[in-house]
Amino acid sequence: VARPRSNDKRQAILEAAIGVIAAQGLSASTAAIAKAAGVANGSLFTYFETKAELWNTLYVELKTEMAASSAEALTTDGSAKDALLQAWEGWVTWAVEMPERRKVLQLLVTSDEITAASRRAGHGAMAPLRQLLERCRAQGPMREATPGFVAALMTATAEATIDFIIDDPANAAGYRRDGFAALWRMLG
Amino acid sequence: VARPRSNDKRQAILEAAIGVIAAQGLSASTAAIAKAAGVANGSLFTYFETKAELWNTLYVELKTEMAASSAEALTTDGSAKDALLQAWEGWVTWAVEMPERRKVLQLLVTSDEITAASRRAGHGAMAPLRQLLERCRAQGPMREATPGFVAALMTATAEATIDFIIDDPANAAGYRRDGFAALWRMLG
Amino acid sequence: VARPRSNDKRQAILEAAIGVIAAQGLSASTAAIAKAAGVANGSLFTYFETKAELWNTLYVELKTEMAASSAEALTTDGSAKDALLQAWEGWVTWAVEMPERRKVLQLLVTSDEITAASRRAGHGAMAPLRQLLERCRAQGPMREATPGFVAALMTATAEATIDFIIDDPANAAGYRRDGFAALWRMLG
Amino acid sequence: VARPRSNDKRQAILEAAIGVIAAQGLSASTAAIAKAAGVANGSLFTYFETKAELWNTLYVELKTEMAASSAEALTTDGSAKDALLQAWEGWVTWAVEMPERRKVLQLLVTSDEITAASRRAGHGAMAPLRQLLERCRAQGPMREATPGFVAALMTATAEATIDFIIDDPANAAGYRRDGFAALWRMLG
DNA sequence: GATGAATGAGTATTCATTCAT
DNA sequence: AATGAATGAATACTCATTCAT
Repeated sequence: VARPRSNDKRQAILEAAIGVIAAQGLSASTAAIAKAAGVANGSLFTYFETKAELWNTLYVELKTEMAASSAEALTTDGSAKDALLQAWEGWVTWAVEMPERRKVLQLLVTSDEITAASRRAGHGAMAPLRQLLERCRAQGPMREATPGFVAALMTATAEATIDFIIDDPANAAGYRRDGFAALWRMLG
Repeated sequence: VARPRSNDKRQAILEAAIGVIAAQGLSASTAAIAKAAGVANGSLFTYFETKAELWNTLYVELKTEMAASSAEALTTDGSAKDALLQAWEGWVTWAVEMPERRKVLQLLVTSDEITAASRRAGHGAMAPLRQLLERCRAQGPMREATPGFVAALMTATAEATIDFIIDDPANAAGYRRDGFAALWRMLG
Repeated sequence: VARPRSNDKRQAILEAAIGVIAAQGLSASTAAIAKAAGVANGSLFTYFETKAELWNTLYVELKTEMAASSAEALTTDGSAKDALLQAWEGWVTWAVEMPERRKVLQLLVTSDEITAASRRAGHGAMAPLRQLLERCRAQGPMREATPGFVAALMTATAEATIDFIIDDPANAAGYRRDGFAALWRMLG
Repeated sequence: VARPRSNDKRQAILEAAIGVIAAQGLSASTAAIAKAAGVANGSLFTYFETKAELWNTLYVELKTEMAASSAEALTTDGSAKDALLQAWEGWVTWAVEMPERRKVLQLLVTSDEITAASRRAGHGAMAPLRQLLERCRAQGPMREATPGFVAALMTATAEATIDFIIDDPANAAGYRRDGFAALWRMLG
């Protein structure tokens, strides 16, 4: 097993990809990413067989990270609303503190290269958040709507809020509060 | 590189671009678009100096079209809620009936090639809808939030709803209704 | 039809390919060929869609040329033996005077890239020579063998003879004479 | 880069190379060969310093094997013609029973990578067969031709015959017989 | 104005070979 | 000695854009 594959190098490539994609979009070249990661051109392909595989790995990793950030403080046994607020805060905080990661994730979501399997994996990572959301939905005005649709509305609301916070950080607190209030009115 | 004569050809190129981008994504080549439009390779550049200019023109045109579809029946003097519902119906109907155009618009929104000027023009086309939205917002629970943010929340809600209708047309009526109800709870 | 495809350029590419393949073998790169032809890298692909297409075109062209060189003086109404001798002389002369072309043809014959259709076309070009050979075979000791097999034996004899002439030109006349004599003993 | 220990591994690599080259041609990669041999990528280079050295070793080995197969039964003290027939049978049998080995040898013969030294070694392996051929030539119609040229004609005849047997095995016996008869007419 | 040939920089991936483990 | 990760040069083909006809 001489000279095992280096997890550090693998991570370096993923991090480099985030930086390069954030700067250049999904048309970023593998050469640029390898250079940014400090590895040789061809080494990238020891860690990811194709560019598409790198894209998919990145997608799942970022989506999982995002999901985790909103699920972190979720063990509370307070009210559903309190729990949802905490999730909201975690999500928004992650996006605002890691704008590159969030931007890349947004780009990848729209890419044709992301496979159904990767999307399923990303979906899976969001399960805890979806369960919490269920508690909120089931007794509120959206009790007739499907859980998936309600989740999509939450995501849409969160992303729109995050966009405003990033574009206009001076009013971050307001957007954060108003966005959550709007979400809660939707489903609570 | 004199001024183009034929508006027909210009339109043919734009329509062809919609078809090709819908099928291949933003990596569609100018050659493929020219071929689909039935014009020569180089002729495309008589009408659009660069690929980016074609992208921007398309963005503004589609955004304007979308805005128009929701503003069409807006002259009603009924209640704000009724007017908003009509706008909602127009918007959703356009997206569902022209899924290629809507898909291309979604792709272009995320593209780095779209300039600030184009985004401003697109924004301008949405003015009538935003005015209507203002009537709704000003007296409701979001009266403290900025109009732009509320508009973004409406857009996010509409787009999420449209996604579900397109993916699951059997339940289109439910999503349409529930989506609007959620929107109205947000701001009404 | 502005600026029609130039036959000169096409031929320049084919000639360049001959030179480069003769020097470097079938691993010659399209870039090297384009450079030798004095055209841009990408222009090669205006004339030949793929490298394989260039290879096939070259194969058919060289094979046809070789066949023509042996069929040239074939209209004689002398004996079959005389006619065959003339064909032999034409063939050997072509190969010896155009050693690069002959070498490239030899390389291409063994290539996996040459399609069945190209081989058929090459075969077709040899038809006149095969007809002449038939006259010789039908009444000689090989009258029971298939025409194709006899043709292959002739080709094998000719190519072996040519190899020796090229390697040892001082004794060219001897190889030429002895080779033909051997061939005639085989089938006459 | 010390001396290799295991002759087994060396042979495994050579055998694997035959299989892979037969399937993929001379563009077969060292990685593919190593994998087929069940050794690591880099280990191949312990046994063969370069790819070219592997090619050359293979060439000499296969040529020697082929020569041996035709020389096997050569101790007969029958007539020259009988001895030549036996050699012919041995040669053809080897080629027909080991089509991969023969194909690879044919490919290697045309390769630029094979050095003059290797060709000389291959030539040396054919010495017994050439000696036998001498006995046939010296008293026949080719007594004026050089031994080397006559040997080349024999090789050409044999290879053409083998091609037909492999392509059309149903008539193998006919080709075998007619091919030898033609050869014998040439020189006997 | 229209055409499509010409251009050459750019891209993902492969591969022989080296070298750290 | 064996392994397989690391390297970076090499390659066929694409594409936005220009320009001769």
